Amino acid sequence: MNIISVKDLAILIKEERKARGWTQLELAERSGVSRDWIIALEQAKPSVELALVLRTLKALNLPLAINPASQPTEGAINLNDILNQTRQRGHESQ
Amino acid sequence: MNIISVKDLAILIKEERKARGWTQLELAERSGVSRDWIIALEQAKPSVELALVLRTLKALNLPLAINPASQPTEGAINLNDILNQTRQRGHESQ
DNA sequence: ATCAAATATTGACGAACGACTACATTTAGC
DNA sequence: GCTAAATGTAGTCGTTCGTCAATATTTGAT
Repeated sequence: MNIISVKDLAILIKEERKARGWTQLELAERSGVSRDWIIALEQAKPSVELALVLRTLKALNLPLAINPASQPTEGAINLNDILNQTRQRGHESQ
Repeated sequence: MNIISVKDLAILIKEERKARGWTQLELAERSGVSRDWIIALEQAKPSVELALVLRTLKALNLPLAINPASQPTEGAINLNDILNQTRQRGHESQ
């Protein structure tokens, strides 16, 4: 599942917690955070600390992954990168 | 790539930013955060706000994903879940 | 080596965090 | 319905966030 908003994350975590039959308190203790914080997270509070989120995902055995979009076939030429780099400041024209 | 620590995330973001030839200021503006915050993120500060992280990933076109470990074949019986639910409190044997 | 850009550090400040306590509300079994 | 557990809300408190401004320090091209 792709996580584009905090709400996505919140829903996923809540579902996984329930799937395991855990209460919020149980998840909180397993994650090493307060029950308040779990509530905030499941309510999609945008400002939750990243490290605590990672701890919670770990407690739930939910692996977080990122696929670097530009995985450009080892050694391939990436036109975008080159353009960006020359554009960056007036290396040539301008 | 799997993200298990804030440091993983920090490294990935820094690399992607450089791959695009962006400065910290450039990434900050595109993400709608301060340059200070980008610095903190790239230095793996554990307490960065989740929402800002998501914004930054979006600016970099880095999609975040989670695969619910237990993807139990639609309709299948998950013994672990059942056990957890009965264990949860003394429904039967205490 | 020089010079400018990029990156990092520091201090100040208002705002908000996360933990805790206590209380209210909702949910689920009997 | 009744009851207890689970979930949510409100208030307080110490701490730290994220932003800004100013100042090092590092990096990279010439």
